[in-house]
Amino acid sequence: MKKTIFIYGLALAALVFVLEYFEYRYFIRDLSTGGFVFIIALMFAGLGIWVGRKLTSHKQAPTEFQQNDKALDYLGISERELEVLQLVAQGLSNQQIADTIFVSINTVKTHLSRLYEKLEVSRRTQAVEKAKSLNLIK
Amino acid sequence: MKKTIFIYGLALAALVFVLEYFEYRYFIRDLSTGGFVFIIALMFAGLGIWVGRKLTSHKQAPTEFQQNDKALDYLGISERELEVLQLVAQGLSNQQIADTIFVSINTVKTHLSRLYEKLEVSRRTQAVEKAKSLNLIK
DNA sequence: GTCAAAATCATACTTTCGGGTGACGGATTT
DNA sequence: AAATCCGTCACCCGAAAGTATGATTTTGAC
Repeated sequence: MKKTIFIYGLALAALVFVLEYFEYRYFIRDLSTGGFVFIIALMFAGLGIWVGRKLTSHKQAPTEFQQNDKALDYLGISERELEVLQLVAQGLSNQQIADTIFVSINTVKTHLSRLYEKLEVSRRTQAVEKAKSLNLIK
Repeated sequence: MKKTIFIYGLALAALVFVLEYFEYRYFIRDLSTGGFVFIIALMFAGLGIWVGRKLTSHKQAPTEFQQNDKALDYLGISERELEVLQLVAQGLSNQQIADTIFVSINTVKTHLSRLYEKLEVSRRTQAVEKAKSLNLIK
């Protein structure tokens, strides 16, 4: 980024310099002032486009995950349910999830049942699928 | 895209026109020709940058999915197995998969068992998780 | 045409999941 | 105080998923 700006500055300075130099040597003789201005405008417009591309092309963010809180709220999914959902998405079994969050496997099942209702699915794979598409989980 | 180019062309033409107009009225009196050229250059450079951003900002590729054939090959996953895996990833049950690809549910189970071995997992959710991380499926 | 891999199907058995119901305590809202 | 929501847990039942083993057919490569 800084490098690009630096290069751009250099290029701009150099171009101005070159243009000023040629101005009094050749162009003034052969072209009208309007034509001269037009050429300069074109060159700098081109330069600007090039710089614009440089500035934006590398700017593509790694698409930071952003949780969809609105959807979460709209669906009425609680903290604990979301937690279980994330563990399901990691491929854990109900028993493993129970061990992870220190509750009984029955509790995990209850959370999941409610999740399935809220997400309108009937199996864990579908829940994960849907949750990801809604950006509920990453 | 076409619209942007059109707008750019209009803006450029307008700017040139305006500049030419003012050239003979004010600037020539107050500024040296070099200064005049510099201002024009700056304006068009800015315009160029703006256009450059417009041209590229909407160009962010949707990150086309590219299947990891090497991994697929390395793991020895067959066509049919991959097909089943994709359906699993969509949240289908074994029976639904069987109906989709017109085989018995037993066949689906067999394919899945082999997949689990090859992916070194023991449940479908883990298989999907791993397959996605390996870019085996989208 | 032989051979191996892939695909198919079956049967039997175990484990995991999901659905339904009910219950209890704590926190918040009404 | 009553109603609600959340988190917790239990029990039961049936469906789905996973494991194991064995067998037949297709297919592709050599």
